[in-house]
Amino acid sequence: MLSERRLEVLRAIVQDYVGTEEPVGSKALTERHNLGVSPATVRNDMAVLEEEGFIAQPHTSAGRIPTDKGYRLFVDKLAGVKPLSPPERRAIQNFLDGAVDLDDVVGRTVRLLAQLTRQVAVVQYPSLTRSTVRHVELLSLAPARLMLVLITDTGRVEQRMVDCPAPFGETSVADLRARLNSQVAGRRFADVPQLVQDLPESFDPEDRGTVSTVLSTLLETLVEETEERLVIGGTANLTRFGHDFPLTIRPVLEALEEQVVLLKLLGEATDPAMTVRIGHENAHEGLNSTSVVAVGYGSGDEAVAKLGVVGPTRMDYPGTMGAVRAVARYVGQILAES
Amino acid sequence: MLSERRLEVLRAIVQDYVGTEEPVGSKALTERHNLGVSPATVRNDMAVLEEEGFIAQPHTSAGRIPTDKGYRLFVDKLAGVKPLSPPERRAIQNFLDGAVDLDDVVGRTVRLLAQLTRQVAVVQYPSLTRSTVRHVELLSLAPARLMLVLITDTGRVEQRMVDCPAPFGETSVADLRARLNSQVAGRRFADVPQLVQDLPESFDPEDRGTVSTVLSTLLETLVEETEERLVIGGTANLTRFGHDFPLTIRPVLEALEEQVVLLKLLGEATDPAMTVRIGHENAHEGLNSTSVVAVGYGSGDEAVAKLGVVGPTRMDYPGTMGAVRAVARYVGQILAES
DNA sequence: GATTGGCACTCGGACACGGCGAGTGCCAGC
DNA sequence: GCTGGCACTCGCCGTGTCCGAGTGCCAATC
Repeated sequence: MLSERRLEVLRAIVQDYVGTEEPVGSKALTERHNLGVSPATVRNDMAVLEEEGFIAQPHTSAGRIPTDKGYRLFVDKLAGVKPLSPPERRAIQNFLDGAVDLDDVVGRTVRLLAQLTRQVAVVQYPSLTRSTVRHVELLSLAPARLMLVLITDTGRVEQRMVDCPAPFGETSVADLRARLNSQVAGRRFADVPQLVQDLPESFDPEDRGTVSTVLSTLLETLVEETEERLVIGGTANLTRFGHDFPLTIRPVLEALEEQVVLLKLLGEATDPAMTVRIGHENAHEGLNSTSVVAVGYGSGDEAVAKLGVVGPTRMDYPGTMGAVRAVARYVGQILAES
Repeated sequence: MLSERRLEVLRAIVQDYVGTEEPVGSKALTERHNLGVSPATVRNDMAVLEEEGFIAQPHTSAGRIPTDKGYRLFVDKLAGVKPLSPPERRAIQNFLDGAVDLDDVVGRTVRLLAQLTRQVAVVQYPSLTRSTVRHVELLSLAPARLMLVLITDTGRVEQRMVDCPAPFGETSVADLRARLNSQVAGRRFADVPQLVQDLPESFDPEDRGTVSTVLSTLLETLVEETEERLVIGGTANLTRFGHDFPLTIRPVLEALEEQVVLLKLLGEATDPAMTVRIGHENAHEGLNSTSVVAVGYGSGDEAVAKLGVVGPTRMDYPGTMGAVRAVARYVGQILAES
């Protein structure tokens, strides 16, 4: 096990490197932190830390920089979550309070998070499966054409066209709408499949085909759109990445454009408190030099979706984690109110 | 006026520079294009072109590169719109045909355009004011709470919560819904304000307040969301911008994150055929080294929104214009079918 | 008069050299 | 176990040099 002081040295290295973006040497370390020991001692400690794989030298005769493993230890053991300052909190609240609908909430959140952390922000729309149904609406657009609209308790709305196998009268539409709502309104999306499975049988034979079509469209919507939508912002912050730009930034931008990748990324963030994935811990190789800080948010006690930021492994973890957590909480409140 | 050959020299310079991304000299020009004259003559022509402001030298003793004015002349007089190859056309059609709803159409379009042009693509959602109303739905969520849903002929759906000043009975809701639809269904959004203005008077006094509230929410939605939504993709292509990255790419990314800027950008594209804005012709200074190629698209003969790409001034104009035009046409078709 | 070949000149980019200094590892002494 | 000292390494930066692409100008040619 590493001694207390060695951990302290690692913490100092991480902090300095995050601040200066330059490899940090033993002398500079002792000057900027009062470790109570001489550079020579620090050098010995550094040699051990390097041996253990927590830090590395870019080249001989250069200072040390933390490795992914070093950051991991830092995040797990050495750093807390830095709470935001009261003005920051007020700013968040003010900024989010002005939102008029769900799109607006999500849009504002992503901008806020990007600004606060100066990194790339990712916000997932509230998931359908973990939401509850507020209302199902069925509109007859043409004799054999319906529109299905789903409204969730988080304010999310999904719509789908349904082409019916047979004309479907206005009264049948009203009937189906009423029965559907009495079955599923107020229930969780995840429970919907069971709740509606017996519905077709209670209709006239001639209408059963259409009812089944509507139901399968409904279920399809739940599956397809389950986790699908997310929004990203603050990509301009990528330009602060490093000096060696093009090579670093390219794969990151590409990864961020792939919704699938992002969804997987957030999907991997399973820790209910907060998940931090550092460098190579991310499966996608374009993101091997980035870290992801993500957390779930929700209107109640349960998470309905996730949000987070993507930034260089060399990031201010305590500050970023604080901002992400705070934003998630406020968004949860806003959703609960609406 | 410039002689025929000088125009030819300019065209050659633009083509070579776009291809190689390097200043082009007189000797290389004569080697790659059979202009039928010697380098010396080309040099004279270049001197004239520079005099007139169509080309410039980055430094003395370097080759020439086109100026914004040079590109302008190239686009206006020297270049056509390059039609896409049949395989490309087929690819577009296949790719867009799989779309299930409007979000999907727009999402696919933006990816397609980015891929095809290898630049940043911007697609605006069909505007409300230029669409027609397919249906207005009114749902009673609570005694004094309604949800208003607007559906357009382009498949776009907008929803808003309405808090009523007084409880509003189910029959009143049905009544208002029916009257609203008979008034506005099938009409253009732009005409809605007039069409509904007398509506409150035909209701019981006790309901008038609510009716007015609903109507004002409706009108508000039209105004607020009019042109608002757009989607952007292919930012990873920015990395192909130039060697001097950080400085160039930063302001562009920042500009692209501002919806307002983008909307203004597309708003300036007024030419019904196709608008090309080159370098400093763009008002936003972050985009001074980019060109924007934009065109309207629509389900019928009239444009309901715009789409386009943003790329370096040094872009393949004929190819880009061809791709943008082709995509706009196909999207128009898709919208007309749905 | 336009075009051409020739020529001197300019200047940026690539490369080699050398000094500087930060940082290291090791060791002997406390 | 900590410390100061010391020799060593090596990347960075500034300088100097060379090379060549490209230019402008001019006199000769068609």
